[in-house]
Amino acid sequence: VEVEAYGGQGDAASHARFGPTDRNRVMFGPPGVAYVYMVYGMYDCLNVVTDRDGVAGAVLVRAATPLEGIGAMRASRFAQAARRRPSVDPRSEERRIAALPAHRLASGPGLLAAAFGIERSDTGVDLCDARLALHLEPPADDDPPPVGPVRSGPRIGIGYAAEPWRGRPWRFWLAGDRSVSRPDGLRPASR
DNA sequence: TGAATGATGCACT
DNA sequence: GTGCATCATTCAC
Repeated sequence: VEVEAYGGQGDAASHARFGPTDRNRVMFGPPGVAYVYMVYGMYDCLNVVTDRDGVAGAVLVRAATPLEGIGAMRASRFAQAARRRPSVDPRSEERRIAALPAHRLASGPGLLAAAFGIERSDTGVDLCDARLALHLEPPADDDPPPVGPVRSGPRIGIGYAAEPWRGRPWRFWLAGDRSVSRPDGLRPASR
């Protein structure tokens, strides 16, 4: 329900801006492949490589609305929290995650990766191969329809990039969906 | 309700 | 050594 587009060497906000490196190499490969990176030392973020082979480009998947597997998402969120925050009492973490409403389980890029159990080792996975555990699917017939129109605005957390890249409206979200990380486009969601 | 801050690993210069 | 495509907690009001 929320994504951001990142370009190649010309996009001053993109990991590909310095050219191919060990970290971003798959961004320059064929489309339909996962690119997962660690941000701020704590969270993994899922991207889908989108441009043709040889041209860097990817879409950051920032948020999702859980429709099924909600219990598995809570378990995965807890496992990730216990692993990454060993100083916090696991029992209190378990209570905190159990109390979260379903629409907050994947309401941000780090949270989404945690809810789906996605890690950096998933980089390079072919997301179009339905035989693999991690893959993309078309909507199911009984999925609820989108709740509102798609809106767009500047990408989040890229203040280091110069204009025009900083202000380019390459963030897209589903208006009215409660899982969007920043419904107003600026401040984090409060519910 | 909102601003400030700490946690934390690693890519990059 | 610097700074991050984040999140949860703390503190002020």
